[in-house]
Amino acid sequence: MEQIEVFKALSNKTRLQILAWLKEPEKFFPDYKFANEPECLGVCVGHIQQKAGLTQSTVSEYLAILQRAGLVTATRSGQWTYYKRNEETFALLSNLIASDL
Amino acid sequence: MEQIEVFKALSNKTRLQILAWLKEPEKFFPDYKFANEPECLGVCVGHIQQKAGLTQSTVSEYLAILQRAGLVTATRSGQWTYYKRNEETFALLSNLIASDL
DNA sequence: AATATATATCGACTTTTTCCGATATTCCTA
DNA sequence: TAGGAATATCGGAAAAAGTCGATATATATT
Repeated sequence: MEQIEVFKALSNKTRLQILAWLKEPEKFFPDYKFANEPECLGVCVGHIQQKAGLTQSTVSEYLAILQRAGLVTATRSGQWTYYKRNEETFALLSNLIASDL
Repeated sequence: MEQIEVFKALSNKTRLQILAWLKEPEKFFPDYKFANEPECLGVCVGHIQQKAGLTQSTVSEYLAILQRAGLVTATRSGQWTYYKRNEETFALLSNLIASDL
């Protein structure tokens, strides 16, 4: 985990918002299915984009930033890319701040 | 605590370094005294600046950023301003990431 | 193969951040 | 009260990030 990359990724309102949405997809994405099923892949870019109200390119870029920071994972399935939170990184970050930072 | 302000403050190599130095002042600042005494005020700007190898103005500004984020506190005493970590904010941030983010 | 849909990447422009030198402020001491 | 030392603030140049529209790529459908 690249500390600084993670902090930079978290230094943006929209990206924080996206992470919050992805924490409770069934709450924030009406069309979201399979939230509680193991095969759940996440939320696709289009839905996130609509909710964010920014252009497709911007949201795609933001998701790439979050992914490079390890905060989300991406799964391509058909024409869609599904993003979901990577809770492991959040846990690592929390511990890092509590003890190493 | 302003989330984004904190994350922005942590998105810089030098500032992270300063926080690390302030965690163990007796280790990183040879001239540092009173480390384990209650009246310890912190480390003054000049020492931090020397170690950082950046200009006085830049380091002063960085310390102000850390202070506004609540990550350090400043105490003026005579012509010196002493900075030290505000562990409370680190703890809050760690918890926030663990549960709310 | 042609077209449509979802996403990613590119190029450009604007805003923010980084970092500097110069100057101002504050406080100490002669 | 004048000068010196420590720190803060200001103004600017360069680099990075934010954001867009246009285009490219990948996949699905006909």
